[in-house]
Amino acid sequence: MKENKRVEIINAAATVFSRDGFHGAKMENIAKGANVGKGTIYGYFDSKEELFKEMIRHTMNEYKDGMEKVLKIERSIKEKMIGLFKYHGGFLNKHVDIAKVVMSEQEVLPREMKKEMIEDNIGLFKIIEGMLKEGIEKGELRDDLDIELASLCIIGSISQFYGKRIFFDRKSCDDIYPEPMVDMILQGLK
Amino acid sequence: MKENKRVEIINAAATVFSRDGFHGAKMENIAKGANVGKGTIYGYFDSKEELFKEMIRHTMNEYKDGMEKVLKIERSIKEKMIGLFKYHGGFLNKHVDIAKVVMSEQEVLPREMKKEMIEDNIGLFKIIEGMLKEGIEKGELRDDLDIELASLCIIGSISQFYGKRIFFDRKSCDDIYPEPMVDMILQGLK
Amino acid sequence: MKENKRVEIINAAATVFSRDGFHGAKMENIAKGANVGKGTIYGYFDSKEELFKEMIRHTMNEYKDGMEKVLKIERSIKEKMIGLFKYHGGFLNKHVDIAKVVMSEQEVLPREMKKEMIEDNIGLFKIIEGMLKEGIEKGELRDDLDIELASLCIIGSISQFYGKRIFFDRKSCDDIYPEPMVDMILQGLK
Amino acid sequence: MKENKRVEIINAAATVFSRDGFHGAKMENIAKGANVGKGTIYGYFDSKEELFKEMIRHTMNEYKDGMEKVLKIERSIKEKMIGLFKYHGGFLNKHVDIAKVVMSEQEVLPREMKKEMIEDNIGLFKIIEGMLKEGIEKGELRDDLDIELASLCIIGSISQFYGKRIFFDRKSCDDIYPEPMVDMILQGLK
DNA sequence: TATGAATGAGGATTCATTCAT
DNA sequence: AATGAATGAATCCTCATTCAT
Repeated sequence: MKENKRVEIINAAATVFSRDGFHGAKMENIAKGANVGKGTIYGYFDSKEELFKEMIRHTMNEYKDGMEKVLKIERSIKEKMIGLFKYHGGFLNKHVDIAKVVMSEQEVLPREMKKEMIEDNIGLFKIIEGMLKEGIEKGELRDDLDIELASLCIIGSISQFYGKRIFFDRKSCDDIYPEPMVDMILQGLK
Repeated sequence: MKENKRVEIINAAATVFSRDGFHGAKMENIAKGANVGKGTIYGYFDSKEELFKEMIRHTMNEYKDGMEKVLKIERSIKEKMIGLFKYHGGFLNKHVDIAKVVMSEQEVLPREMKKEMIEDNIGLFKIIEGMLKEGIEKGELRDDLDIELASLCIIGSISQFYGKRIFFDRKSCDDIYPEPMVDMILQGLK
Repeated sequence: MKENKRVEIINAAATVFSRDGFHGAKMENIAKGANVGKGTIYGYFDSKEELFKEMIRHTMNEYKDGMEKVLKIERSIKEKMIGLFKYHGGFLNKHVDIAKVVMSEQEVLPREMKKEMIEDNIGLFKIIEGMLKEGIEKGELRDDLDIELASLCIIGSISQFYGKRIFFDRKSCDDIYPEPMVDMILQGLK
Repeated sequence: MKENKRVEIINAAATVFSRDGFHGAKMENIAKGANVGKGTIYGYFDSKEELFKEMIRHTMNEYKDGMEKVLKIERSIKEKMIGLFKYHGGFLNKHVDIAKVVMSEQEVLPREMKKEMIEDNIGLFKIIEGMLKEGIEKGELRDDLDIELASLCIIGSISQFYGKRIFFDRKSCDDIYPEPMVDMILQGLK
């Protein structure tokens, strides 16, 4: 049991699950995508459901880890937000398929899977809230800012912005410039 | 064939589809929920897929129509935005189940269904863009505002805000006060 | 309950049953074909199966009655056989659809229906055997002729001959000349 | 996937299809008859329809191949015809069930299946016509014989003769003596 | 008497999972 | 460890039959 084969299965699973949905996805197709036999999958994962969960965890971890790295770099809050937008876009591009499931809380899943995912999602909130706190401390953001609301606004805007650009305008991730959106959020509509 | 039975089936479908997902939903359960026989559904809808599409259309129309009504009332832009947030929250509350599928582009569906849904979604964008234009004309919003970006920010913020409050904080729709969020969007983070 | 509506249902049934088979036939289509509501059929027939049986009886009676009439006319055995062939062809043409089921013992049916049909079929045998007996008495046929075998040969030949001409050569019933076939049977192959 | 299991499925299919008809046959029963799971059938055949077609093909090929072998043996035309009758009877006995469907053009089937079956049927005609031609060349049959008509007469007579003996008189295949029938066909009725 | 909306038993087919190789 | 043939539970959909109008 090489770890490497495990990852290949997870990647194939991501492609198939996001294309066909949980119930619509067939183990056979995942096996083909990973170049293994159907039975082999069961050497690494107990069931389809378990495989699905592992795929989500795997991808969300990748997302969070990357996001954290992006925010670690010393920069102004505006630069951080642009980095955050770009990272999100790049990730969306790389995992268009998974992202559709992972990025949203609206997905359609066995109830029990939900809780875990929501908790993971909180991880992302925490990261962004951290960034905002730092911004306030540095005086880059007004100090009466409601950090929770700001996080929600940022996450919502990112999702809609990149969702529209990639899925509707069909733009490549490299042709999307988030700076104006970031400016607008920072300045407000008035 | 009464129209009324058609609607009952759609409502039952909404509950079941959103709880179990498209593939996970069982026609039997939808039938039970609508208090009709399995076969009856097929007198009104050609297939599970068709029923799903009709449910989406039905709900999105209800959403758009209501939203339009809310924005028609003469008020300041801030009041309109609060109305819009509240309407969204109320709708989410009433149709928690459907909303999860309708409000998001992440659902898992036969490809062809997508286009139609995206186009419907644009309807909502247009409505909100209309509101923003009016706000600029009235001088309530700055005139260099990028209307498209602002719409995306508003829609994204609404989704995240009410999603968090309802699904995560488990608040009732009546206990959610969107005013601070609206203020923040209008003023910006700086 | 007019007798006339009963017959229309039987005729529609004949068309649909023979086109789609017993199990493949849908009561709905039979109703449409007879220009009545689905429920109406059950005013005349107890069940699909009963309707099928009645259709068979109806058609076989028509066949036998017509055949008897043809053979009653005073003529030579050869003329009678030609008449018999032509009548069969005409009937096949008029009821192509039913004939496929009625004329053959190979049809696929609930076992219990079989017996009755076989017995009806014997009716046809009896008629033809009667004709042959008469032919022997009149000296038109050799008196050591095995009447049963001859009947089988005649019935088999008719079926194959018209089946081939109508279904395979796609000839119209009026363009089929059975005289050579009759001659061949009478003279033998040697 | 052993070829042997394929054949067992075909045999079970033959039994069930001919007993219950195409639409009446249940895959479950075929599976039981072949001692396999329902799903297994679909590993070998795409659908019920495909299975049906394959069963027909399989059986018709067996029939034609056997018939050809019988006629290859050097003998008089009368002996050949007796052989042909006996072979037909033996086959009918062995495959009573399938034969009912295969031997007749009256079965109830998706239109497209028909063409192929008719074409296969022609194969049998060709074989018998070949036998007749040879008989004429050898002077065993009169040289003005219409080969097509004679073929039709022979095939029709065989079908009726064995059909009557086996299905109606309930005789075993070994107790049926076709010689008198052959003689009658050769000598004619007069 | 006629209708057709409603019903639900029934059956073809799919696919997660197992297990002999 | 890896495979994929075999399995049968599960589910969509059909259609004979009923019954309120």
